[in-house]
Amino acid sequence: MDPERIAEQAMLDYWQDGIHTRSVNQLCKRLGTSKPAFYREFGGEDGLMVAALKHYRQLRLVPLLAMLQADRPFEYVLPEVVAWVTTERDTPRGCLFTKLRLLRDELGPETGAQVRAIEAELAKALDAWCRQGLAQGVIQADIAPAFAAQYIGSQLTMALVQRGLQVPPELVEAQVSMALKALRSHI
Amino acid sequence: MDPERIAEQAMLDYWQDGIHTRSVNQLCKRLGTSKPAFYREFGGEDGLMVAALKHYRQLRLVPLLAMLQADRPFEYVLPEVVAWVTTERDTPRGCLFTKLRLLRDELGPETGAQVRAIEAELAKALDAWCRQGLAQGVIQADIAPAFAAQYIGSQLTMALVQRGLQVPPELVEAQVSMALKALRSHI
DNA sequence: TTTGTATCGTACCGATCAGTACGATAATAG
DNA sequence: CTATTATCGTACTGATCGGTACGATACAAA
Repeated sequence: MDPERIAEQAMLDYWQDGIHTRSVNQLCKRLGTSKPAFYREFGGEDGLMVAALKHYRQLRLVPLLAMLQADRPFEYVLPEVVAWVTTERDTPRGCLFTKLRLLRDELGPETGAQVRAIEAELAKALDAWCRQGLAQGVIQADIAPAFAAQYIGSQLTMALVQRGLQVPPELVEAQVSMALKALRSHI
Repeated sequence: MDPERIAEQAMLDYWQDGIHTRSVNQLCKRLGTSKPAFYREFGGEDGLMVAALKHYRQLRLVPLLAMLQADRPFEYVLPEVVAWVTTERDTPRGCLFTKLRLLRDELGPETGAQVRAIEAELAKALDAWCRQGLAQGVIQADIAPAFAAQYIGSQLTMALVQRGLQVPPELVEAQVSMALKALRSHI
């Protein structure tokens, strides 16, 4: 059975193809499990999606959170974050979390809750990080911290959406960089 | 039967609830038509979606195109465009076209083609409009016109996505305004 | 009125759906 | 070894799916 392997494969499938492309029957065939085993392990598609999303969190979001929470100069972290949202290696393009976020109302209850939890987690980390940026004078002092965090979050989301639509990394990066310049102090 | 009424109702339903929430059976019931009549008129869900999207184009995109193509100062048109993407009256939030655009690979062949056609139409109009902005000195002269158009298009898309996620209009507008400042000449 | 034509929707098709009952099989205990 | 327990997947359920055959009905031409 191997639930770990299945959750990982499901993550890749959802990430690559979206969540509306396969029925439970098809999922089970593709994941190489029987339907009863699948329902015993995950309880239904909602459970599988939660497992896949948790897997994704570990794989891609935890490293991002680590970047934001590391106690390093805002100035140095910023380009790494931008690189993180525009570049992928050996994985599907874009961001599974972002894709699910845009489909809020079409998710199962557990998956929806998980998405909202991750949203809050990221928002909090972004907010704290932005306050550092302000304290370090990298972000213009007359911008409200909460707004700066919202703004950066939106721009990162846009970059991930565009990457999902196959816009080339360099173009996406150029756009994000330009958008973030609007925040910076002109010293 | 009244295909017009049906296409309009379908547009509102897709706009409001997404495209994955109703089966053909459910669609027919909701739209008040029989399945044979539905298939005679539209040929299938792909046809209905094309009809709905054409309706949307007339309702929301044609006015936007008119704004962009009117021969008025860039400076004056810009805030109107921003208002257009952040404000809706008596309609669902966000933008049906944007929602479909993000679902590229999950659309029928006709709908996919229609989405790509509208994409091209908008990109062309945005590009021409940006060249005006450059010629009028509102956009910094060292920015490539094609890039400026891409950038503005991305920011408008992001605004429409956020509106679809129920982010309040004022907040979205503030973000777009900030992002667009990055383009402007500091005279 | 009769006949031809166009449009209607009921009632059906086989396929597939999400979900499970239950017998087969494997693993563990005694 | 036998008995017990835990896990497996085959094969089924009723529901719903996308799609259509075809008889009923409305209407136009004669």
